[in-house]
Formats: sequence, structure tokens, C-alpha cells
Amino acid sequence: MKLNTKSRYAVMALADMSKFPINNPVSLRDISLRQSISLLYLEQIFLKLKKNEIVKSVRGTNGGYVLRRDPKNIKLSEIFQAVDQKVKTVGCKKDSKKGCNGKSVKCITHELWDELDIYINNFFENKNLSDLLVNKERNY
Amino acid sequence: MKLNTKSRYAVMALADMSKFPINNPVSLRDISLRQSISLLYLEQIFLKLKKNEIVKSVRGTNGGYVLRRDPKNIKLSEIFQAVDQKVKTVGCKKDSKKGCNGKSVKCITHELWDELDIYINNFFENKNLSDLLVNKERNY
DNA sequence: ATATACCCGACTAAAATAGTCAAGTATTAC
DNA sequence: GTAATACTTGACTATTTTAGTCGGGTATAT
Ligand code: FES
Ligand code: FES
Repeated sequence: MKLNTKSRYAVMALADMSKFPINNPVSLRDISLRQSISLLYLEQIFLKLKKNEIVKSVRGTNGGYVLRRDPKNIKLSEIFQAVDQKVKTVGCKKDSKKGCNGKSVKCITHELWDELDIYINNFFENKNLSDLLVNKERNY
Repeated sequence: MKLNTKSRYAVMALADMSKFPINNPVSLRDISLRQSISLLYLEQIFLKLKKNEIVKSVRGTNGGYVLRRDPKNIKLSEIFQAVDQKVKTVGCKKDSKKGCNGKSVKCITHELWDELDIYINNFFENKNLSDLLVNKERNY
């Protein structure tokens, strides 16, 4: 079970942004420098965050991205969904009657993995961006 | 976050075994057929389970593998560890002072991912093989 | 003897990941 | 009005990981 960089960077970048005044556009270049994340990779990530209405963009000089909501109201689960990073613990298709390995019934471990799936998603449901900021120094 | 087949099959195979009398060797061929898992892949997995003292082997005709302990005393976390499948949520090296991206301090999201790591491992710590068997039909 | 079933290291095809690249467009500052 | 900044978009690619396979064993029961 590994967390990929796309999700990790998305949260990291948004956490970086949320340390600034809410209507102040933050440029990807700055985030890239502060957090040591590739600028081109960030661009890719932010297009998805924009499409999913987590941020909005301001073009041109002194432009950048702006959070669309208060950090308190941005759940990690939304961020993950925005960058298409799903939790996948079962081996079968979730909505299908079929099991993994092409069988017509769910396997003996299916329920366990399903439970794990819910358990992990629960973590992301119950965390928001502002949870990342409490008791933290501004170390950028 | 995806669960790989190695862990999934390891648990599945052991759950299969634990439905049989404790000292009755179960052959990988049978597990392979019942659970539709490649026999050669299972062999690879069971060598590790054996090295980690979760099962022991009985060679020769009518041989197979036998659980070394009661299913109640085999935690999922042990199984995962045996097949080298770790949870990895942080981007940095856990024991190092350094952060991800080669910085000398931990990043702004480090604590979050560390918390997630503990949270997920907790699930595996609190589940054992026998938990998979309650209220289940023998559908093999 | 022979069949069964574990043992072990090395190998490989395919998929996923972690980015990069090229060629834009919109906005602001001067 | 032109230069500079910064977002936009789709395609492309190297690397790594995954999910196995393969070949050639050894031990044991019948
Ligand atoms: S994981 Fe769903 S059927 Fe096996
Ligand atoms: S995840 Fe540990 S420093 Fe970033």
C-alpha cells in the first residue's frame, strides 16, 4: 500500500497555499520553489484541482491560483478524488456481482478488503486542509 | 493507494487453509484450484510465509503446508510483513531527519502521512485470520 | 521407482508512476 | 504595444513496480 506523489503533492501544494491570505493568488512557481516540487508536474495537478473546483486560476502577471473555499471546508477526500487517486483494496470490480479471479461469487477475503477500503476512506473524509496547519510553524 | 496481489493472495490462501483441521497439510495445488491463484505464484508467496514462521511445510506425497499457530493468533500485520509488503505513505525515509525532496526538515504534510501510516497499520494489527471466518459459508 | 509436492533463484512482460515537452493563451506592467 | 508572467492542454517517455513465469532442483510416501 503506497501513497503516490500526485496525491501527496496535491495536498502539500494546497497546504502551502492555505497559509496565505485567501484571495491572494499564489503562483505555482512559488509553490514549486518552496516545496521543491517540479513546476511542470504541479501544473498538471492544478489543472485537475481547477476542474474539480477546489481552486480557481488568475492568469497573467501576479496571477496564480486561489482556493475556492476556506481550508476548513476542503476535505482530503475531495482532493484525492480531484486528482483521480482512488483507494483500491479489493481485487474485483466493486459494483459487479463477480469476484476477483473471474469467479461468479465474491471471494473469501472480499469483505475484509471492503472494510479496509471504507476504513481508509474514512480517514480522508475526516481530515481537511486546516487540520494541517494547527500548531505548525511557518517553515517556508 | 492500492493493495497488491501478493498481500491479497497471501491472506486469501491462509484463510483457505484455516478452514481445514489444523494439522492437515493443505497442498498449494488445491489452494490454487479453489481460489484461482497461480500455483507458481503461490509457491513464491509460501516460501516467505514459511521463512517467517507462519506456516510449516510437509514434503512429499500428501504433503502441503500447515499453519504454525491457531488462526486466532495470526495477525494480518504479520502476514503483510512476511511477504515484504509495507504501508508507505510518507515520501521521506522514516528514520531519517531529512524530509522528502531532499530537504533537511520534514515537509508540511509529513505528520499527516505519518498519522495515516499508523492508522492503516492499526487495521492490520487488529485483524487476525479467524476474523475472516466468522459467519461465512464454506464456499469452495 | 515413481509420483507428488515443496524449494529457490533468476527472469520477464505489462502496467503504473512520475514526471517532461511543445506549443499555446490570457493578463498585467511599463 | 510589447514584454514578461503565469496559466492551459494534450501528448509523450523513462523508470520503477507488479504480477507473475521458468527451469531445474530436493524430500517423502506409496
Ligand atoms: S476481492 Fe472482491 S471478490 Fe475477491
Ligand atoms: S513526507 Fe516526510 S518529509 Fe515529506
